Amino acid sequence: MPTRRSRRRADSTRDALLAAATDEFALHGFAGASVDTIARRARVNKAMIYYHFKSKQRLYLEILRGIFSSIGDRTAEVAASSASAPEKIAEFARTMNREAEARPYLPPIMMREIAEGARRLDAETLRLMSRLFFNLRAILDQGAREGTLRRANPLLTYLSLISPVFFFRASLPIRAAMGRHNLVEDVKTLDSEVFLDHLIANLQHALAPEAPSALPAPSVRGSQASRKPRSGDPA
Amino acid sequence: MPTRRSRRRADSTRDALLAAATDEFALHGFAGASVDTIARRARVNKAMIYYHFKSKQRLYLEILRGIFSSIGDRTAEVAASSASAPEKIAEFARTMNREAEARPYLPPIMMREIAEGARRLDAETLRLMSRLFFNLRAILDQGAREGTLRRANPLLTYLSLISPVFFFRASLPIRAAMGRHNLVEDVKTLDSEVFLDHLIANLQHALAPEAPSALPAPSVRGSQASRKPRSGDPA
DNA sequence: GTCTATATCGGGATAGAC
DNA sequence: GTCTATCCCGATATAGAC
Repeated sequence: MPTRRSRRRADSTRDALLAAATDEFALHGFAGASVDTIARRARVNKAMIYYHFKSKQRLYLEILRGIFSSIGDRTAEVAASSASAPEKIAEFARTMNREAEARPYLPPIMMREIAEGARRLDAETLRLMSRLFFNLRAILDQGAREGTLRRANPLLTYLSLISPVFFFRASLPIRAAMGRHNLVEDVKTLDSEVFLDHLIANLQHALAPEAPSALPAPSVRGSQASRKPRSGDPA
Repeated sequence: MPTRRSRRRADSTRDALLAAATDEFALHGFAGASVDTIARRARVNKAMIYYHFKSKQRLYLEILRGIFSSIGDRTAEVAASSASAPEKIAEFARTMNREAEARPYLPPIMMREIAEGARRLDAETLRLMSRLFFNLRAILDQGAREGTLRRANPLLTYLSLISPVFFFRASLPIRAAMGRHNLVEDVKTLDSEVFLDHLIANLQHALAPEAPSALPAPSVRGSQASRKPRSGDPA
C-alpha cells in the first residue's frame, strides 16, 4: 500500500498520462499515437506508462472506459429523470452534444473506434458503450407506454441521434481545411446551436405519436397498398 | 515509355496494390496499415509500392482520390438529372448508400479521415471531397428556385444526409460485436432498406416547403422495389 | 514511484542487380 | 518492372538502479 504522499504523486502522474494520452489518441488514433510522445506531453518518464498501465493497449482501454462510463451515467440520469419522453429525447441529444463539446477528444475517438469495428475493445468496454443505447431505449419504452412517442426501432433512433452529433463535431477540422482552401466558403455559417435545434426538431417530429388527423403528412407518397410493416418501422 | 506487355504487367501489379492497400487502410487506418502486409496481400514485391507510388502516403492519397472522384461523379449525375429537387434528394441519399454498400472499405475510411481532420489530405483530394457537398447544394438551390424545397442550410442538410449513411454502415461491426456479447440483442432487426427509407423520409420532411397546401408532392421515383411508402413518414 | 539505459522488433524506404 | 538485401529509425516494452 503506497503512502499518502507517494500515492498523490502517483495519481498526479497517472492523471497527467491519462490526459496526455487522451489527446494523443484523439489526434492520431491508437496506432498513430506514440508512447514517447504521450510521456513527453505528460512531462513524465515513459516507463511510468508501463508502471501504471502495463501497456499502451490497456492505457487506451482505461481511457475509453472512463469516457463511456461517464457518458453512460449522464444519459442514465436523463433517462431516469421525471420529464416526459419527448423532452427526454431532446435532453438526450443535448447531453450528447454537451459531452462532445466539453470533450473535444470524444468525437474523433468515437469515429475511429467505430471504424475499427471494436477489434480491440474488451467486453467491459463494449458493455459501457452499449449503456448509451439502453438508456435511449428506456426513453423510447417510456414514450410508448405513455403514448407520447410513436413506437420506433430503437437502434434506428439511436443512430439518427448520435451520428449527426458526432459527425458534426468531428468534421469541424476537415470543414475548416476546406474553408482554408476556399472550397467551402460557408464553414462558419452553421453553429452548434442551430444544428442541435434542427436535429432535435427532426427527431421529435419523427417520433411524434401518429396523430390521426393533425399532420400535414409530409411529402413522400406511393401506393400505400404495398406497404407492409417492417421491423424498423417508423423512426 | 513502357512496352505494351510490360505496361500491362505494371498495371496489374499496380491495381493489385491499390486493391490490397484499400482493404488494409480500411481495416487498420493509415498509420495502422503496414506496407509489408499490403505487398503480401497483393502478392507483389514490397519495392513495387515505392516504384509505383513513391511512398505509403502517396499510395493512400491515390486511393482517396479514386474513391471521391468516383462518388463525386455519381452525385454530379444525380444533381444534373432532370428530376425534381425532392427526388434528387432521395436519389442522392440512395447513391451514397449504394456506394457505401458496394464499397465496404468506404465507410471506415471516411470515418477515419474525418477523425484525422484532413491532416494528411492535399488540396486536390480536399477538392474532390468537397464536390459531394457542392452537388447536394446544387440540388438545394434548384429546390429553392422551383419552390419545391424550403431554404435550408446546405451544410446542415449535407451532414444530416451523409452522417447517418456512413455511421450506419461503419458501425455494423461494432454492433455485431455487441450482439456477440449479448449486449444488444436486436442488431439484425435493422436492415439497410428500412434505414434508408426512413432517412429519406426524414430529409424530405425537413426540407418540405413551408407552403402548407399544394405541393407537387415529391413522389420518390420508384425503381419499384426501392420505394416503400410509410405511414406518417415524417422526420 | 521514478529514472536511465537498453533490448528487440517492425516500420518505411532505398540501392542496385537483373 | 521486378526482386533481394539492407539501411535506419522509431516503435513498444523491460531491467534494474535509486
